Amino acid sequence: MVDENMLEDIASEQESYQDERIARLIRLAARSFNRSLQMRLTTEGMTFGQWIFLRILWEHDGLSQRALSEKAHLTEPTTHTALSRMEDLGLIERRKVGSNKRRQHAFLTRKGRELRDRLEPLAIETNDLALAGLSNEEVRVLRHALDVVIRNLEQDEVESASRGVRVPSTRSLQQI
Amino acid sequence: MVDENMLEDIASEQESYQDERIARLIRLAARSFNRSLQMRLTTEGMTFGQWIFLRILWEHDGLSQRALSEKAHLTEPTTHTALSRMEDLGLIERRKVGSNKRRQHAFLTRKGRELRDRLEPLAIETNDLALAGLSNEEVRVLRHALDVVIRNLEQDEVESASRGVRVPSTRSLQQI
DNA sequence: GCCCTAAAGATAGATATCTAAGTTGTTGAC
DNA sequence: GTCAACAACTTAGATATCTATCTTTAGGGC
Repeated sequence: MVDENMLEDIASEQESYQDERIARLIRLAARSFNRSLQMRLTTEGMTFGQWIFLRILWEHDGLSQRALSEKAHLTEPTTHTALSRMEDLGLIERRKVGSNKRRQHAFLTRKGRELRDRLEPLAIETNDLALAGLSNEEVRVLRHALDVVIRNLEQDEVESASRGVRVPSTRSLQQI
Repeated sequence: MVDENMLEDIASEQESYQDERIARLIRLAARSFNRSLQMRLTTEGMTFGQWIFLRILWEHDGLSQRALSEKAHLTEPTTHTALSRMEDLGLIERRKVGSNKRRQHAFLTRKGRELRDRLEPLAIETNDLALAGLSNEEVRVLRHALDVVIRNLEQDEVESASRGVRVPSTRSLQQI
């Protein structure tokens, strides 16, 4: 029946990724990275969400939940749930430090610290694999372009927030 | 108290995005894109997940669920839930076409079709905004590099799947 | 010193995505 | 023609992320 075959043909069209808009390309690349790394992390019993914070804590042990959120570029509820799970699993401990009774700081346990040797190579492997076939110059431009894109979009977010309904910040008050 | 201040200093360190690994940069860029576009879609009452499929259907109305999954690079359960929701909202209709009683094809309703004029400019706006300040040559290299990265990682997935526990495909049988 | 606002965190509920496993329909080997 | 294997879809349940809202603590203006 002609109908069906036509519909199939459209679907199997070979498309060049390069014709896609940048947003889609970046989204695809991010998903591919996630899947590739997650596959590897899963074999070590680690989830992606926890990995994000482990990685930061390996470099900066003892950060507050807010500071971790900023470093990871994630919201606090996200950080909160991940840290709770990590505490349950014995990867970190949460403690208040000094006189400030609001801040919860996260400290790696021995177990959390020791995971580094097994997990970090997986990330490096994925990274190297992804860049195979690109010249140093191309990678340099890629980094630079991504950096610009991120800054542009963060700027957009800040401006929209100050204009918009949400986030009754000091900035929006100044505009009145 | 020295302890607390030290911890804060570490957190507020100004970091250059360019020092990050590519995987992180791409993930950040994708999240920024998503937030930026979602902000805009929300003002029109649209969600990101539905947008993905609407966009494809505007170009290729009547695709099957599987074909849509492939085009969107998403799994079938993801597609299924999005399409169900879209059907409830009256944006699409699902029908079986011809003699094949398994395939569900998705067809835009008038309502779904008419959204295009309002939504598409939002995506273009985000895209243009993100690329501000980059030269044509830089954008060209960005596209190319992303294309390579995606292909590399897809290749990795295929190989891992054929090696690994999951996906008992024909490929893995050939290797035995 | 008291009170209001802001900061830090916690909780609830929504969306987008995945893997695993079940159902139903199709097809090819014999 | 029957049956096993595969294809397309569905359902269930997990993870990662978000916005909105609430609680508790800290700090500043008076």
